[in-house]
Amino acid sequence: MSQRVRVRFAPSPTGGLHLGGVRTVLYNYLFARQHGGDFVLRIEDTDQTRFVPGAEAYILDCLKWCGLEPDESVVKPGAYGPYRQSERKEMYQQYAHRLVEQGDAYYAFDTPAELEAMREQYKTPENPSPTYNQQVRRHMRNSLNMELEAARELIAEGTPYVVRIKMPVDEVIGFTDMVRGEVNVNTSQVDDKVLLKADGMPTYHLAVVVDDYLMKITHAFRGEEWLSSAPVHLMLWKKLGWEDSMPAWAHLPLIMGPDGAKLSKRHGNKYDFPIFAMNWTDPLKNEFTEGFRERGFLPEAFVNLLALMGWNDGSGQEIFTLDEMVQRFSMERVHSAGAQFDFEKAKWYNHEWIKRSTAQRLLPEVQQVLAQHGITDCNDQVLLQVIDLVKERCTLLHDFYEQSGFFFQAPASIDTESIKGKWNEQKTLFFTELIRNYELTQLWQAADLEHAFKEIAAVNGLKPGELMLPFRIMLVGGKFGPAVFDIAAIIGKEATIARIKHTLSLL
RNA sequence: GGCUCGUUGGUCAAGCGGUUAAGACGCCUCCCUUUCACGGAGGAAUGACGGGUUCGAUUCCCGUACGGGCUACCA
Repeated sequence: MSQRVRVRFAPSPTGGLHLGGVRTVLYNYLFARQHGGDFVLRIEDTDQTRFVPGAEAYILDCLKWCGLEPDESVVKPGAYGPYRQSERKEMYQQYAHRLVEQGDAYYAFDTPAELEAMREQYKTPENPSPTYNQQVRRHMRNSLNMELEAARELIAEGTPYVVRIKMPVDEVIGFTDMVRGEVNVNTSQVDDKVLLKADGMPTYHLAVVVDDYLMKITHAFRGEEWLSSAPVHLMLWKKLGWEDSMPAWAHLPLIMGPDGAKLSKRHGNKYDFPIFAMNWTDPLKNEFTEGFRERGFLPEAFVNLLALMGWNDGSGQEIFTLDEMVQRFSMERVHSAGAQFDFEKAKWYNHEWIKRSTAQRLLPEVQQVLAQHGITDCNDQVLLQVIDLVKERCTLLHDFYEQSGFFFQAPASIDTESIKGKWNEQKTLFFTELIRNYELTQLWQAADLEHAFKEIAAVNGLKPGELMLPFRIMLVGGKFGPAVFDIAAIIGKEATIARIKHTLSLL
């Protein structure tokens, strides 16, 4: 009996979507596509105090930009909705109470102050962060230490309460992780996590189990930061009697910053490179964070480089299209060790993708970059030619401005310093003559322009070599760009001559 | 501190008991190029440490060290 593969990405809408999140989405997506399954997006918004307006829509937009759109989500409901946990609130409660009935969970009435006091009381140098565990629970205000009826009475009176899982004493609970193999933990090491909060909302622990069950999730991928709470989830699957439908777990290695620490959405501006997929402005803190898209990355490159952080197909190939990745991806080849993010390598991926992309593919992005600099009226056919001429020199999309702006606009500044030193009257004469020649040129083509250029140089006893750089600087403003006669050919007679004259006037 | 995961060049990494320990990024040198790139050829640079197991360990096991994660009525 093989059931339909269903995977899910379950972000909390509390801020930007960072590298690690996108990679988790990607692995989910690749796995689902590869197995002809479903990829669902579930919004984990059970913490109402952390709700950030716009974050949900932002996440959806990021997935769209990356080309990793879910099969089921809040905007594309399937048969397992709702897809927002806050709208599933009631579903969780019955399971929490059922666990209490069974004796696998209990009501706890401890106030935040009391919990704080408990932590103070048990805190020692050897145990700096005490938990609500098997020893401690015997001394707290909970239904374990009173008659269940008394507890029900308190609840009836309106006393705030939470439901906590009652972790069994000294049992070994384990599972086979798809990336890590056997993982076993003694239940005595695990504390009694809150399942249902005082506001009636479930915590992640309860919600993830209930929803994965109800949504028929078969494979659960998440970051390694969840590994230590896996025993709680396992216990829940077991106590709820759903063990047979428990998904296969895969705890993915973390992506870390150059400092070796886990990337956090709280540190969106910690490094000198973006960590979010797209620009994000926190409406509450009014805090802006740059994204990869706006930094000038192609989504193909972004997704490609993320896939290779923790996975490779063993062949040495590093550039993959999404389709290729769907073909080649396998969980067996996912690493267990975390990886430090290297922005230099990320840029290399983008450069590779720009070089390999057709001008047609690049056209919209390049148009946008140029438009940002006020260049809006360029002919598509010309621009396509230009893109092919300069794309190998563009690492980020913004480089297209510097590398191709001069095709459409006279350079704002001319690097005369680089030619002044070796300038002389002879060269002025040469360019004056070149202007005269070009003015009479009918067929404005690169090869002809070059031929005439060299001929005039020879007649004047000058080496073309000492003339080419000045000519280039006249046309583009600096020492860069594609073959100089190709540039002249594209910008046309009028602009070529005007730029020569302009620079001559500066010397 | 406890629990847990991890450890091959600066970074990403291949390898799955016998190899001159791949490849890529970055760095350096040279070639190509009368610019900048692209491309090409080289170079420096690696299995944390200590014990086992074995004829033989980067590879298997155990310790130690180091690093990450978790340790909330956050996810």
